[in-house]
Amino acid sequence: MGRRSDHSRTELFELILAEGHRQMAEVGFSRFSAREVAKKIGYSIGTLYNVFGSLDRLLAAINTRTFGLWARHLEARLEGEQGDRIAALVDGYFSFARDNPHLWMAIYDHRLPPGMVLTDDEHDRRSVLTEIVAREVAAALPEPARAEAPRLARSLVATVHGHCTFALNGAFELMGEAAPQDLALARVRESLAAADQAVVATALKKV
Amino acid sequence: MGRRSDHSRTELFELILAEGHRQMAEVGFSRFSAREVAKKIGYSIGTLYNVFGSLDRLLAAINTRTFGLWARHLEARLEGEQGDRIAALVDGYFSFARDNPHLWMAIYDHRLPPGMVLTDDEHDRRSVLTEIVAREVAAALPEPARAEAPRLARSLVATVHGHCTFALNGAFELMGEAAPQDLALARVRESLAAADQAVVATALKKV
DNA sequence: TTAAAATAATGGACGCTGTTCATTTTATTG
DNA sequence: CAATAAAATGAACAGCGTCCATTATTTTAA
Repeated sequence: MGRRSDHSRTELFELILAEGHRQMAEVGFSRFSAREVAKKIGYSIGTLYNVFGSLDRLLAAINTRTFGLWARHLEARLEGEQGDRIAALVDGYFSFARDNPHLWMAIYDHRLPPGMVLTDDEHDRRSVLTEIVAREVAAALPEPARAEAPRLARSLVATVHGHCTFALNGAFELMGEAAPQDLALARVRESLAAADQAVVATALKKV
Repeated sequence: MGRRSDHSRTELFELILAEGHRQMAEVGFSRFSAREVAKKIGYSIGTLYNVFGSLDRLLAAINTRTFGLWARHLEARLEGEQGDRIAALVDGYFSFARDNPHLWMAIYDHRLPPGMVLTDDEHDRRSVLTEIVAREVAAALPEPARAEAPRLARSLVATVHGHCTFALNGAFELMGEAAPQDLALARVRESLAAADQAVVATALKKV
């Protein structure tokens, strides 16, 4: 088994991924170039394809990495937060997107070509984020409503995502909205309060 | 003033825009090609640039047109709806996106290059959609809360947008969610109910 | 030690993209 | 019937993703 380079296959994978991630953060999805990545790490474009197979697989790997950073960012933001963990969650969501706009947008800019699927490993690593939210939503809910937590969590992620999208793409600014994150948090609180209310109402009916 | 073609400048503008819109609907943002548009209408690529100046301006015009269709779709969906106009609104939002996924996604896929701004006319035509929502939200709110209608409307659009995005890009499916539109409607209802509650609470305090 | 096999890396070729602009074609005007 | 002004062209350029025959290198087997 011959090899020529200073880098093992695994090292090369990491080298490309790291540089790709760096460039995605810098220039964004629409200006991302696999050739440029190859140039920067001193390998030919062919090597990139030997290692990743296709541009789509490299992009998917870059986005999976972003998901990982995002999840860690959330956990860090939550750590030690004794008071308002829901507000911390929303803030963690927004602040990551604000601090890494290109990386964050690339997650939604890249769409897998028909037929291509993520590996189980990638899928698992991406779902951590949702799991964090589901955990916190469950904790914020009264015991009898906990069964609904995963579904409500999905919905609240979508809610915050919508607000975050409009905040970053300028839509809110165009509409004259100055505090998108406050709006998002207000919506989330309302939904959690509604879940509370529903539990109270059910309890009263039983009496 | 010499001219060579069968089409006036205005006709040509419309011809390109119509074919561009048709192709966007067919192949989507990532596979859209100005050259292909030119070929289809039997003009050279140069003519396209003479008329629109840049690809970005053509894309902006295509998306503005989509906004118009979307607003008309909403109004049609609302017309004659006596009962649940909020549900009709959410359904109109979702159904347009479902029926025209490429056109709908292109609105958010295309980002104006730094420095480029929409014309006032384009801006006006795009804002009709939000105005419809603001109108309906105002109508659904009790009189004392109407002042908050525009801001709440923006927020509810973002909420529904987030759910619609995840519905179309497969994120909800991946999370095991089968009824995204129901989730969106539930969130919207909760926010409207919360606004109701707030009014009642304020009234009670006064007594 | 040397030849064969296996792997790694290359980069030219292909067909596509957006963009520019000197050139050509045409219609209108004087 | 020129002269002029506008319209339309398409070659040229630089870039892109993708493919894959070729080359370089290392390992293995004889």
